[in-house]
Amino acid sequence: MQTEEEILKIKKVKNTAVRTVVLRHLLSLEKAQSLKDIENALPYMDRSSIFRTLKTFEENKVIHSIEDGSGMTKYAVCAEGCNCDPKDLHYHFYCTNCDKTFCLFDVPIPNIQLPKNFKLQQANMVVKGLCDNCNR
Amino acid sequence: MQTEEEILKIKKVKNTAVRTVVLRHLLSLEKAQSLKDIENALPYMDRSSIFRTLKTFEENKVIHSIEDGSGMTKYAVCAEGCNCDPKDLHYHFYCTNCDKTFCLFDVPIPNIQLPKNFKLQQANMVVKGLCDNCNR
DNA sequence: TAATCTTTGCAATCGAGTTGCGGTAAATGC
DNA sequence: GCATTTACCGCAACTCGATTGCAAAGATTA
Ligand SMILES: [Mn+2]
Ligand SMILES: [Mn+2]
Ligand SMILES: [Zn+2]
Ligand SMILES: [Zn+2]
Repeated sequence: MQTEEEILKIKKVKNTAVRTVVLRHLLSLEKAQSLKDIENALPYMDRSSIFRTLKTFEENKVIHSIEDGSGMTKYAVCAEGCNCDPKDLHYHFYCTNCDKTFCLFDVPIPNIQLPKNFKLQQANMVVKGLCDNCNR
Repeated sequence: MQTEEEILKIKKVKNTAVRTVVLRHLLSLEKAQSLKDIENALPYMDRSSIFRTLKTFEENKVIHSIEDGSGMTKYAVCAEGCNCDPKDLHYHFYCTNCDKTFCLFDVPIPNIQLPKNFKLQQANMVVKGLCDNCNR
């Protein structure tokens, strides 16, 4: 597992106090987080600073965003070597019971045969249902 | 192609003036529409009436909603026989250039092998890129 | 050091979505 | 038919996640 500093260096994002704290926080969690989640977890940090940090991270492929339909965009740290290309696509799982969102890095995404002349750039694939913890 | 009246009858939604107009409008278009899109197209109709109509339609499986990441939920008429079950799942294509969203009814969705004990209920699968018209 | 560029904190704003409420229309009961 | 109940509609106000303007603080460069 890479450290915050290593990741920021690789992705050429300048290391600041806010960025280190936000990235460390994201790395410490296994679930995708919303801006509100992060705000709540780091109450001494300013919302707009976190917001701009997330934007910077996303632009520089440090994290990727997920629209899980909960009304809040969620963010998760990109896997090592991820470049946010179609090849890095993976499903996300949104638990309708506990409202948590997971990156399913291990579930393969099949080739999608688009209609003629359509060009694939990215995707937002969210599978919804019950997570293992809620499915009892 | 079924008429508005037929669809509403099948789905057991009472036929009113607002509902007929909104559904007819959706049927006349090949792309998914946002509330704002519909508002703009039908300026004499009230936003909240359209909104509540869309909610009623969605609850009764007349339409389904799509989170395409554009910031606005889009809505498309369900295919004949659709019950909004996992079996009715299909990809959606969002064009990052012209901001249009398509239902890809003809592209098969493969089986998704979820992690142990995860239960599939629904999905929001949005593929993004350039549509045939914008990919030149 | 002085000038310049970047990041941060705070407050204000935006905008899609949602709701309360009173009026109108449709359905129900007699 | 007429009274009562229920559903729907239009309008305005509100919610809340996201975004921005601006000035202060910090970092970088000359
Ligand atoms: Mn992910
Ligand atoms: Mn669709
Ligand atoms: Zn869960
Ligand atoms: Zn297009």
